[in-house]
Amino acid sequence: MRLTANRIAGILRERGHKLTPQRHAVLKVIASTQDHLTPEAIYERARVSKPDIGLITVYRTLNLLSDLNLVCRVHGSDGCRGYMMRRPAEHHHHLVCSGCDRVVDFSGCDLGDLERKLLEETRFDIGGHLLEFYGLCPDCRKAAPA
Amino acid sequence: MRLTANRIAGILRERGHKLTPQRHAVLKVIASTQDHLTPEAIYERARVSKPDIGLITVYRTLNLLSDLNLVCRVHGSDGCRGYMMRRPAEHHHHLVCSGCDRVVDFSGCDLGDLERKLLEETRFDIGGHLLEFYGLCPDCRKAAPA
DNA sequence: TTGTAATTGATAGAGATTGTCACTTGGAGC
DNA sequence: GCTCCAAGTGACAATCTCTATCAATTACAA
Repeated sequence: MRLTANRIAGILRERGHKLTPQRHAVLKVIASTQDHLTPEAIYERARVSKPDIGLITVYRTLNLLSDLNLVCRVHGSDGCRGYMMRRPAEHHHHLVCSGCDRVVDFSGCDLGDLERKLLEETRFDIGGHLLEFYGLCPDCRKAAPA
Repeated sequence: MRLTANRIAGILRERGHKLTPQRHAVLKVIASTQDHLTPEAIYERARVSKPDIGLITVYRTLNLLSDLNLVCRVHGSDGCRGYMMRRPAEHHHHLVCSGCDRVVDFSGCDLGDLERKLLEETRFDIGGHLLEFYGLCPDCRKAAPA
């Protein structure tokens, strides 16, 4: 189940944040796509419904949503400019195509055993993990058999 | 087992790259610490033994080492400015302390099953993965019981 | 020792993100 | 509804990280 723009808006209000038209435009963009978008791309799309929104406001809104844990980043295998994505409500991970940057979400990583082993060996208090797979999607495999 | 500066230097030569004093200074820095360092931090340390080295050369050397798979990046849980660290020869992952940024390497992730499942479901040709755990190291747990 | 292709550093600059600050506005309280 | 003010906004400049260019230098094979 994915979060709707209105649901996110409600969470913002609950936490004492104002719901401005700019923020709503960003929420609509994020909630209406399965894709992972750069801040720049979100900006472009948000301008369709709110032409006078500023790029800086998009950044601020994304930071806010990130603080509230309502969006997450995709880490590329090379450099990783923080690409933003909408996030399903539950714990999940990404499968990123190295060819076209398409991202598929998946859940059901079973790292409990490994986490327990690490706790034993290192005495770290483990709070979370980042897991991303890289590969070629079927389309890119066909396109580049080399 | 970790790679020494001289071992890495040998690999560079084998691959047809010149071993300049600048590169050696960078190698010494990377090989002499367990920490993961930013390019900026590596630059500062390299200047101790090679005061006229340029930051740009540090970047170039890091890119070269990265291409040769001799260093790897640590992805932070917040933003991930490409932190570099020296890398053990074998496949491994990081356990990063959110308090002091200390990094512990570990190996033995068992993701083969998950990889097979993903291949079946998505038909991606999976080439690799990124796995990092976040938590508090024993020292930071003591320091901040909150 | 020599020749040359690889490497270097200075400079400028690109691209992403943030700081500043005066102006605007959502929405709580009346 | 109306007022008020802290939160939010946009323009601009600045910053931070990293890269392109290019002339000068240098490692190292012959």
